[in-house]
Amino acid sequence: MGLTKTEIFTDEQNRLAVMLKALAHPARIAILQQIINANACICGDLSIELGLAQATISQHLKELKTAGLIQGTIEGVSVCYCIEPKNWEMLKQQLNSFLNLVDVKANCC
Amino acid sequence: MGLTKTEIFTDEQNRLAVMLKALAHPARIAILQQIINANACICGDLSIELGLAQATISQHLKELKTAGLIQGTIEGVSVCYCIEPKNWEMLKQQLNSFLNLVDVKANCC
DNA sequence: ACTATTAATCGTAATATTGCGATATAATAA
DNA sequence: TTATTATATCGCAATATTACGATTAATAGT
Repeated sequence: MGLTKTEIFTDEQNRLAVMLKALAHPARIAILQQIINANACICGDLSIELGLAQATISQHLKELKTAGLIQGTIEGVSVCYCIEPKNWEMLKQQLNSFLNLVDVKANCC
Repeated sequence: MGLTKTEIFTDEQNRLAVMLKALAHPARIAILQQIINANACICGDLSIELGLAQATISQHLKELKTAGLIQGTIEGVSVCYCIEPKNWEMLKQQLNSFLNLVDVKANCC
């Protein structure tokens, strides 16, 4: 096979998985941290600062954008990327309610 | 290529990415939810409840275990899986401090 | 010892991801 | 118009992931 059976899971499970997948790469975590610190939100700058080829960074940015975690604004020749606040907040909430399901003291085994 | 360049990222970025990768699949999210609700922490039960083959569930459980998110205790013929509280708490903290970096009102573009 | 029962592992096919060089596209500047 | 600059996309090779049937291993019950 090699294809996730999304149809047997709930929309919420699938949505959360998509967001987490976008986060689940050190390069994309690093990109987001850079964007948040606002030292660099331009593809070329990120490429230099992280030490990955421009094409690679562009691809990671696309994935983050597709997942809805960032948005891009055209600024002349370059594009300024920043966090998409609504979805970021949504992810935060969904993740929190998921992670807080665990009752640390009551473990089954 | 096809190989993540882990050496150019920090240990923290890599560790977080590994944990998130383990979470980033609807089947594994579903498995964790089932384990947390304690209706089923046995591989066979999960297989029936989720509608995935036993081999598939076992593989997902292994990934969750390797990432440190769950632990397994042998109980006769079967194995009882439950959340690994320490790492779960660690993930919660690391994710929180990462997600809270964003200042919603101050966006760069 | 024999037989269920349960889980792990092996092997395999289909597909996805990662990274990069090369090229294409789009917008400003001269 | 022609360069220049910045980003996106294409095409590729190497590797990883996903799912499952079949097999193996380990324990429990008879």
